[in-house]
Amino acid sequence: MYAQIIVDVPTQQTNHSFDYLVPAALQDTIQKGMRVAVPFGRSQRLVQGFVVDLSASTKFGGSIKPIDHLLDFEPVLNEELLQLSQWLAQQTFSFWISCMQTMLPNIMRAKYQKMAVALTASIKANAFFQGQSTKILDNKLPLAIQKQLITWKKHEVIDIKYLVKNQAQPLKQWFIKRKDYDYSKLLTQLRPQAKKQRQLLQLFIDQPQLRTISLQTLLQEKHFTAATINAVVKKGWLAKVKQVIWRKPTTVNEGPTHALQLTLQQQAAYRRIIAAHDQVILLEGITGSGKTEVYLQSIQYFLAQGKTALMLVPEIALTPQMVAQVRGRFGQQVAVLHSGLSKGERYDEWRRIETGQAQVVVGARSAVFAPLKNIGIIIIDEEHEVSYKQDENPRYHARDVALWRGRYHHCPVVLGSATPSLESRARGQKQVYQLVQLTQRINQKALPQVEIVDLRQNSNLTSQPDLSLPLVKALQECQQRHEQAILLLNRRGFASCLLCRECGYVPHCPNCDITLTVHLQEHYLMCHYCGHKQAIMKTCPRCGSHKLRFGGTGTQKVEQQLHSILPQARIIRMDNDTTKRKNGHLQLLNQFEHEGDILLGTQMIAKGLDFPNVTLVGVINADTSLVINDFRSSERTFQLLTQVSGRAGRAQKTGKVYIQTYNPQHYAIQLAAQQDYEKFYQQEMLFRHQSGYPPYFYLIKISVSHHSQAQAFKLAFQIAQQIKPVLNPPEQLLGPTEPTIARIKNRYSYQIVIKYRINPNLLKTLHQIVNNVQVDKKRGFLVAIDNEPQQME
DNA sequence: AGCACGCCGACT
DNA sequence: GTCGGCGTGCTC
Repeated sequence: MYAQIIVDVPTQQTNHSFDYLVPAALQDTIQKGMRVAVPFGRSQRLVQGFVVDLSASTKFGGSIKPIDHLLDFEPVLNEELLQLSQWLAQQTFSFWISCMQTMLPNIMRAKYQKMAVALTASIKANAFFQGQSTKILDNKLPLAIQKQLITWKKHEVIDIKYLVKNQAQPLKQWFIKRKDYDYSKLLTQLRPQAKKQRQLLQLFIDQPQLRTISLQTLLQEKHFTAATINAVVKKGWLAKVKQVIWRKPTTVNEGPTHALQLTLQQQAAYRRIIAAHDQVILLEGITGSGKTEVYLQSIQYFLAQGKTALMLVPEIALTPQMVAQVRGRFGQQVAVLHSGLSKGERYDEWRRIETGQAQVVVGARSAVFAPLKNIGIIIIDEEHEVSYKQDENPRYHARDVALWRGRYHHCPVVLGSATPSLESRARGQKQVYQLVQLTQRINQKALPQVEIVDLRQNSNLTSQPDLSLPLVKALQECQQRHEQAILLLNRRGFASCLLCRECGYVPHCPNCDITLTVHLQEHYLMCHYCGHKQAIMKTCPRCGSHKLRFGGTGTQKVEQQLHSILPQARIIRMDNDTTKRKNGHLQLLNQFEHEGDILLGTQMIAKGLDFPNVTLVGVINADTSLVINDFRSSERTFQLLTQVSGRAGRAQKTGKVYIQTYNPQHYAIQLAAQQDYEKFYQQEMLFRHQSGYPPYFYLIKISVSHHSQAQAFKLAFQIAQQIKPVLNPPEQLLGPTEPTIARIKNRYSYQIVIKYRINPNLLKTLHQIVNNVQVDKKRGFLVAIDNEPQQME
């Protein structure tokens, strides 16, 4: 028996299966989808691998090594996920092994260890071994030691051993277990002084149904001592056993919630979802239209059919309130996968799904790979969110993976959004997807009034550069009414920098072509691309002037302005700095809800927050996302503005929104103010059609980088030349062009963008290019292929 | 990735 | 002549 194995060596040359002999002892246990440890290479080095197939014969002519050992008792990738991993590798131009690894909890990635084993007593006595017979070798041994080891190996006085460490271990704890005794009779056998032992037995007498109790509970809550417990165990009356426990991520435990009465529109949507079979449904519902309730009841329907459900939400929307809502409805059946979990917790949640204990999965991007069987429905909330696309290899889009899984399980996929991506909305138009709209808010409440503030008009200006007169007035009134406000700082591609007022000097990062960001509190300048830090200078290094001031707009700077204009206001600032700490996000939101007046933050405050007392929303700078060199900049701006506007006045109070802009006539801003998605869609489609962008064309972006700018250009140019002949007009290739930030971490890059329709030859050529990447890598190049890129810059 | 093989320059 | 520098190529 042979096994076809993909080894954990992510290179082009090893991106295929290797045949291994299955030892007789493993033949009835081994299965496809299991992890194994196999010797790989000339030495006896062991690596992790995945069994992707089993066969009775092999075509390989050379000598075949046997599998060393299994790392799993059960397959970790079932048939579906194996197929998915293969498709994913093809789709994202990545290695198969990388795809399999990303689909599993991180903890399942093997850790490798190398050990030296002393074979003679004299070597063992050597200072290096310190009397031990084995010594762990870490990667960075001094050169002299490395040489010594090689010599020893040559003389066969030591051996090198390789270990594949499986980090994924269920957590086990000690439990005290009842045995088959009549404990009341045993009491008489105890010495009268043995009070504590008597109490311990009494515990089992009082609760006849108590089988086991954790040692920890006995020690900490029941205040027994280890000595007491051991004494009874020693008598043989109770057993001490080690049992697997589930790491339980702490959650707010709200009571169960019940299904709400659906409005007529919601009912219609619900009916179409449950009748959709294997179709994709685009659920376009304005903020407050009650999409979540439709999701929950749809999930309920499929659970009742004995099926499972997968629901994806953007990471930032995965708030405790949201989780509590789902947990409240489905209780213990729910598994939650988000970035706040520890490795162990994530692994346990994964196992709860894998073993079928959890039938509902709620999670961010990577939860799309949850090992659910028999999926009845897949839901992607806020389907337009960029965070569904992974921005490192494999560059997959969770929406595409979900659609694949929907086809596999013949189940409906629901894409929900108030502002669908143009791609999805166009498919809805062409009836590739079923378009279902929710046009009414559940409480029939009017949408907030939106006012566009033209920053070009002097009459709107105040002493503070980032706060206009209408917004300041509104903030003051809001405070007088004891209501709350949210201020959004649109910071995409924008940050605060230092500026010399004399000569205009702006400090740049020495490694990247970008200005350094000012961090006022910590008093340094930092590059957000490579992490370079330096102190804030007191004088301008170019002209020696002392007149250095902050340019641009940062949350800290706006906070200062707010303080000087509204000294009484309690401001909660939420950005990357203040949310770094674990649960920092949550703490700040709590603080705002109970003791804050103004919540000031970046994108992260725009999503899913629901504070009944917020009646004012201000957008400090609507333009920054508009001026980015990206064909999706209007779409992004529209989505952000619509979303943040929806935060105003959701309960009994009507909301007011102020959008500050230098482009008051821009359609994205105008239509966001009117909350008119349909018109925006029409207008934007026109633009996409004229300029040949999605959804009219598919897109692929290739980036080439090198320490030498000329070299980077040369290879990018070569690749472009290679691709051009396989394109059929109107397909086209743009570039190579220099991206907005031409140099990052001292590497220059160029990019090529390909607009294509259906073109198998192109895909073939791209796979050929991938094959050559290995060679290019050795010459110092990095080549990245991004299928359907979400960020163009 | 990580290791062996192999081909060149500066040493006992 | 040999030790060791790293460029090249292979791993069932």
